[in-house]
Amino acid sequence: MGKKYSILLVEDDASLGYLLTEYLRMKDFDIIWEKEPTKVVDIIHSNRFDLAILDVMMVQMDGFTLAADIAKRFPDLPFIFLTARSLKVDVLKGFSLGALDYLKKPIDEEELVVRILALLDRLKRTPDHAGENSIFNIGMYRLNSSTQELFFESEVIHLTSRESELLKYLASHPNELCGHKGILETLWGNNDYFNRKSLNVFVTHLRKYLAHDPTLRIENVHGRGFILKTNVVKNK
Amino acid sequence: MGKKYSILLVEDDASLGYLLTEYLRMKDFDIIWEKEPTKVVDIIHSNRFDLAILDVMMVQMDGFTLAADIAKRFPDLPFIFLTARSLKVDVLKGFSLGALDYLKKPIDEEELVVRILALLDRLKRTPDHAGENSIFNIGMYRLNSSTQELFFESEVIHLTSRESELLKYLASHPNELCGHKGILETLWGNNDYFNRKSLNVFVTHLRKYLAHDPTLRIENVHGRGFILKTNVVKNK
DNA sequence: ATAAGGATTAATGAAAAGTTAATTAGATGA
DNA sequence: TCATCTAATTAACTTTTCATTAATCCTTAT
Repeated sequence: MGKKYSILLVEDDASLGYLLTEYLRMKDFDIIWEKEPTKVVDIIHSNRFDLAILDVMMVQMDGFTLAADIAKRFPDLPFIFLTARSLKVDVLKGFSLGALDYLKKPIDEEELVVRILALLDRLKRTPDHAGENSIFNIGMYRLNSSTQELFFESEVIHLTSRESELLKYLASHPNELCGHKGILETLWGNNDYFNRKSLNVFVTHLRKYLAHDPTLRIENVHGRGFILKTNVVKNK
Repeated sequence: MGKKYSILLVEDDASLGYLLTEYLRMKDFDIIWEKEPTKVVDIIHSNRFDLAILDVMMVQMDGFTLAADIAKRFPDLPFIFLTARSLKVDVLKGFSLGALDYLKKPIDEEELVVRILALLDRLKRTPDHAGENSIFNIGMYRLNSSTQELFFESEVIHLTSRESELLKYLASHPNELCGHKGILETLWGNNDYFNRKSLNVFVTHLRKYLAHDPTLRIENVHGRGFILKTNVVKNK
């Protein structure tokens, strides 16, 4: 089964909120409807969303203010506006805050859905929280990323945290290109000359550890990144 | 200063076309305005665009038909519709063809610009993750453009980035003329004497790699560009 | 016939990657 | 506080990779 998209709807109007929630749920979205804009930050903190839909005119709080706050705290969460205010200046303001779309009421539900899908399909968000598994089978090795131990036959190799994180990252995408950029931004937080050098050092470490299994290689793709090559079938 | 976005506007209405062209040009887009929908494919072949804006109602050709053709031939070129027809069924049809937005006339120029920028900025930061569109069947070969590997029977040929990109480009338009201009602007970013020389070198490389399959040829069209000729049936 | 475009092979140089070792920083414990 | 230990970073250096440029020969169009 394909993974559902999860959406946060912030809408203080009871009837419109109910209508949209039901419709989107019927269209197979995971949807959480929040009536109180003040609670939104907490909600986002404790859930993962692919998209937020914000009403612009709410009693408790201005949707623009809320959006600015969300954009600052959760820069990776895309959002769109849904509004009765269709003044041109508002549309421009909405986009300038980073919105990906600005829909005017009355909204057609079907159009809303196709717009959402057009957005999200393009974004191709891969939920990182999906596989929070900590055991990886890597060729003849086995990695426990929570204890940072790498097992080979009866031997156990204690990895440092960087080594373990990097191997976990590579093993999460076996036989696929893992770009420098992605690795560095995920594990190091930023991508500069020195961190890239560091990455090379850790690749050398891992290659040394993995040398016992000749079917296993960490290949470099010049100027792009690394690939953990393995013939081994995946076990679920 | 950042690179300009280049946009193809397909609009057969003279006054609206002129208006938009001037406005977008003023807003620092590179823009080509094409009045004849039948010429669009050729234009795209010999230029590089970040986005196409299509009018839905044109005399010579239906914008939807054109969009379907573009989407098939140039799956990497994003497009949006611009239209007077705001029937709901048309909006849905537009998105189902893969459009990223569907704007209703009368269009506000400022809103058009912010919507374009929201789209393009978003696309730019979408990482080209090891995706579905990275596998190409080329005669008896198979290209994985993400890992830059070219497979022939049991053999694996490791391609360089340029080789892989060029082959991907050609394979995306099999049996069609790929103009120098389009290739160079897409892969090299600009089109000068030396880059054209470079292109020749890489064509030689690819010909060498592809020599095992005699039904496969990279042909030159004197003064125009190259065609990857292949008889092989497409696979779904 | 000749000029322009194209094909091919080889040389060059800059950037990237690999490796080992030194240094720094942080933690731990006497 | 100081010595010790550990791990990440930085440094120093070598090797490899690859796009570009050059050089030369071949093809096409007029």
